[in-house]
Amino acid sequence: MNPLIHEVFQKTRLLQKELNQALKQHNLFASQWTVLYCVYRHGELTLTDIWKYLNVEAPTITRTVTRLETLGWLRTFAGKDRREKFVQLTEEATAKLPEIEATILAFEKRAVGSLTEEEQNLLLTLLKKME
Amino acid sequence: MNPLIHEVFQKTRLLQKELNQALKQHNLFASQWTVLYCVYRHGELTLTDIWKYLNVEAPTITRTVTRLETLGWLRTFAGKDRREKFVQLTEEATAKLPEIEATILAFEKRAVGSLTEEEQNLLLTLLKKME
DNA sequence: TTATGATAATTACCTAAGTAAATAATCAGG
DNA sequence: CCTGATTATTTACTTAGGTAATTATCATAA
Repeated sequence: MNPLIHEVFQKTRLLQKELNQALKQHNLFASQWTVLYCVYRHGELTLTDIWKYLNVEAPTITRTVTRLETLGWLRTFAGKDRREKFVQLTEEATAKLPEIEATILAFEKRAVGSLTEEEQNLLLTLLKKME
Repeated sequence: MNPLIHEVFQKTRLLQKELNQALKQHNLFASQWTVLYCVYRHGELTLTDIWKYLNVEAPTITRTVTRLETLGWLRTFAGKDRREKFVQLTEEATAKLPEIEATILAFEKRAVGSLTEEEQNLLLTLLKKME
């Protein structure tokens, strides 16, 4: 396989694994946190809002939201258009999120820490250019 | 989430999806091809050889190899040390692989095509440096 | 007003990866 | 030569993603 593509896959697997490790103390998985953070930043959202924003398919979000609901992080309710399902954080989630965010920031700092600011920007640019 | 990490995840999801699409005509999934190619290049390998080389956990390879075996791409046999399981390509796989490799090369060329050779090298270097 | 087409979410089923624990074979020391 | 440790693989269970098809609701045109 092309070494570049191989490296992207490799790096992602490792990053995801490490992120899961870092989130273990909060009883969360990486993708669950991604959804939580999304709702945290944007307030009430529909499932469609979420999966379009995160660029994944709808069933993925149905699953993760259902799980987060049973775990007590999220609450859902129907909108005026009763096809859509809105999502909001529970009080417990709201209370816990800042601490989790700190964990994430520490992880991210470590993860990209071996690159200078300039290199990070360059890497981001190259990834985006590689469409 | 840090935009850089987010972009790596995003890009990988997309790449994997596209690679699966490209491999559909050969009735293969990306990870299956990765294992096949590994055996294609290195000849007979044990499961441990494969998962260490690909940097994934052992159960992942057990599963993929089992699947590829039932699909007729791979054959397995015990080594002298009867704990280890060796893997080799079947004749059908050997016959088909060159054509599949061509598909892959075309895909890869397209996937990294928006970057110059120099940018590709730079991107690879930066990814590897981001440990 | 109702039939039709579009949209939101879900369901069922698949690959892909992980962890933890179990099994089986081998190896090393006493 | 036996026992305990190590190694290779597997099993069971979980997250994370995908596609295809289904269900429920909505909007609109005849």
